[in-house]
Amino acid sequence: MTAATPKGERRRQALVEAAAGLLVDGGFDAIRHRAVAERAGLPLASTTYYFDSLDDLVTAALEFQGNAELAYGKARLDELDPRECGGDAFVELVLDLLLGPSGDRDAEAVLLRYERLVATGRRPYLRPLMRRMSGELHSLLFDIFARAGQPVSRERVEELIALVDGAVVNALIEISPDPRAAARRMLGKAMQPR
Amino acid sequence: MTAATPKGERRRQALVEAAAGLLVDGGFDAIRHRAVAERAGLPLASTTYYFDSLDDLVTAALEFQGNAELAYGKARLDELDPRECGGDAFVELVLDLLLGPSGDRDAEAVLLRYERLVATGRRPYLRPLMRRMSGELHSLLFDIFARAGQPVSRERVEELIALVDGAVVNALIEISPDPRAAARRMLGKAMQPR
DNA sequence: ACAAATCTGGTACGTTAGTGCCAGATTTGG
DNA sequence: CCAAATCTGGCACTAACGTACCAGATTTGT
Repeated sequence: MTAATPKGERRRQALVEAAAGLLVDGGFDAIRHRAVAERAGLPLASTTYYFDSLDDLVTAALEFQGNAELAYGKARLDELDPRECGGDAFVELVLDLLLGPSGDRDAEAVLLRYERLVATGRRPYLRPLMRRMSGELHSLLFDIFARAGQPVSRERVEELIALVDGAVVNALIEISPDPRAAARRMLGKAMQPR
Repeated sequence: MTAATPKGERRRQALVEAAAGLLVDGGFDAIRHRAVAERAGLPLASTTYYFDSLDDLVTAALEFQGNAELAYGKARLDELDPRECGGDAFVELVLDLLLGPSGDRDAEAVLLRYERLVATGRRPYLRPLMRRMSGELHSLLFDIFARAGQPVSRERVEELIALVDGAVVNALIEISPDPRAAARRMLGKAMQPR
């Protein structure tokens, strides 16, 4: 169901943002009617009034979060200074786009990105959305490589992304996972001039 | 709790195998007391009698399944004929070890392997077990490359595994996911003589 | 053979979940 | 300004879950 009144639209949006927050904090499974309502400060029934099902709510939350991340990526592209694209800084930029900006608790944030990827396998209704966002991310990276004076083919972009993703999922089983460090190592090696 | 009588041990084992079957068919979340008991043809309470908690049962199921897969890998190594390790056949062998033997419904089986990887992030108690199995798999691949007359460094093994894993997780968001094909493409390219 | 240990299986409790219901309040459009 | 559309929010239903309980059956060790 979609809102028809301004206030309704605001409430609906509040629910989406609350759901996106839960997604970031606790993963897909944390998005539940009661949790979303409580976080948004709204009654339980508002979640079923504005969303036909929980899947709808999950979809809206993922779209909201995905768009926010893509906007972040575009901002990084716009402010990119081709002169300061030294090896390490550039690797870090690519990691920021693929894993999110570095933070002190980024293992958690990175885990979430990959839960999303894998969860798509069990939630086919998310595939079209994930497809679109993944495509935009690929294009963004393609543009960034070009802008940084290191143009690569779209195929190569896919390879590098796969390398990072694989490094991350393998790092998740470490006792003290540091997926970003693992990805940094592999990406740095793969991008070295040969 | 561990069984102390032969019959008890048999029942316990039946529960583990039932749980492993559920793991294969429906993922971690499919392992539930009632489902396991029903699949094993045993009463609900037997699951709490032989396993202190559901986590214990999940751990046992993962270990059972992991050992079965490692045994399969070792068998493939033992029967490996160095003379018939042409490019395509060898790539397929590596895929068999990393993704499981090829089947008509292997997108499902592959998905499960990667759910395991990612789920470890939210289930720290599985990490030691996953660590051990991952290590054995790496060693197995290392041996297989050597046996096939294409020795590589352990570091290179990690790279190739990451490449396959990354290709897989990215393939999962396709409309009709074929993770094996995606992995085959990337691995084939990475292993081409340069 | 018999006491102790182990196992059995039906039952029930407490939570949490998704979702449906509906009388009343609010907002909208003409 | 008022009828119609929209929204509100408290409540309750059903289902599924992990887990605990316990009287009785079975198996074990001596």
